[in-house]
Amino acid sequence: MAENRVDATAEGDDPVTVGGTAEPDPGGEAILDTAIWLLADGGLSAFTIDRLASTARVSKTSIYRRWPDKKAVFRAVLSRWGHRAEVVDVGDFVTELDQWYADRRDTYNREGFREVATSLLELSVHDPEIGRAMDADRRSGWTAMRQILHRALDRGEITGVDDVDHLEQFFLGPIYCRAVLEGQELDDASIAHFRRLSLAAVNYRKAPRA
Amino acid sequence: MAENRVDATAEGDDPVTVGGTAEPDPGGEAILDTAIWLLADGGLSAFTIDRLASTARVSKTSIYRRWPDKKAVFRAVLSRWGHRAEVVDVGDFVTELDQWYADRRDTYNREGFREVATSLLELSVHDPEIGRAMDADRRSGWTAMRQILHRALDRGEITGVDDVDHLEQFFLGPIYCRAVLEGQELDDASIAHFRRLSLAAVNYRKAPRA
DNA sequence: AGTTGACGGTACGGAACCGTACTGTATTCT
DNA sequence: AGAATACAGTACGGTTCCGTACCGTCAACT
Repeated sequence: MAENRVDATAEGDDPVTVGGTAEPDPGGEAILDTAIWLLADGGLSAFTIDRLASTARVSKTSIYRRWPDKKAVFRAVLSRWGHRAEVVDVGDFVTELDQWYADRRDTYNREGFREVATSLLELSVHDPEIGRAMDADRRSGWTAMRQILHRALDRGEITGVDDVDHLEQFFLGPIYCRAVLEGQELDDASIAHFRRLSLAAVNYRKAPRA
Repeated sequence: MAENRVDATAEGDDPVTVGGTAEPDPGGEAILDTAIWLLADGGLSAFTIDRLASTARVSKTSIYRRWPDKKAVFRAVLSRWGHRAEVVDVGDFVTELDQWYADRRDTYNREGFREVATSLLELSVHDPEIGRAMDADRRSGWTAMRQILHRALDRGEITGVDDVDHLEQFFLGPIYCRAVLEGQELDDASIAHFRRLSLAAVNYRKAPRA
């Protein structure tokens, strides 16, 4: 996956020497993509700076030039890997929910997602700094569902429980539990199961005016 | 937590020399408890055999006598840490569900649970052997909910979805997501939220004959 | 042309870690 | 009493890893 990205920008968009010098990468995104790949295949115990350098075909100097130490690399990996789903306001809870489900399905089915997710979670739980980075990322990214729920509550489409925290966990939990914790596939049939259950729980009623 | 266990059996139940020699521990349970504690505070990156030995006040010899290498220690930790909830058949789904909720609440609120859970999950995802050990443990332990669901389906108490896999994930997901993934507290109010939502989803009806 | 800056490659010091070997001691079994 | 076992303590070899330093090169900029 990392290589894809590198190769994608490697050819034909820059008047650069053909003989090996890399395309510009000021922020080190290619390195981070390689780091994500490395984390996906091997986990924390196999993740070393030396290996990252050689896998990314980069010298360790280039890594330590951008990030002061290993933990900083992890933080950068976390913020690059974080995915922010954007669900536009279409005026109807179920439509937005389905968009969110589709996004989650695609995300969780990405190759190596489970591996990277568990490694980064382990890091963030045990390291306060990385934990804060994780929180910030969650707040800015995973909150698509939170916005959907806020809108649905405002429209009066769902009733019974109005605590957004619990509602978010109620919708996210089952699919996360299946895909990440248990490592089972999350296909449309699974989504349909959880969708039916969750919608029944939440007393969905079409918005009065929409 | 580990010390508690050690201290609990340390005094007064064995005619043993008072001056330092340890109480019998043929299976190494005290070592494993220390390992769990070590994992809870520091995570994978801080877990070393040397530290385990010195923290457990045991020589490395005693560790390598029981387990061939570090991975074996992890597997032993996993199977000791695994908690099997037992929920007896009382003839009513909601009663059994509440027992299960209480057990989950107590388990997830144990000090260090989140830390150990994420570390062991990371290990099991990236190491096939530990992954199998985790699966076996899950199958034998976490399946209390699965049995509850089977009984409820047999009794005809819940309808709508009959896939036990999805149902189990549907009930477990929210509380796991809240307690382990997000690290928020799982008190009775939270349980009540999830309980209300999940029961509404599943069309609960008291058993015809019970 | 000369300077600057980013890079790759390599080597290094220092530390940590794993797994093993050895020694001496205390306890238990025969 | 004597043998066997389990243990603590220590030391060791070999490896790995982190973070830094140095050097030569190549491209870009002035």
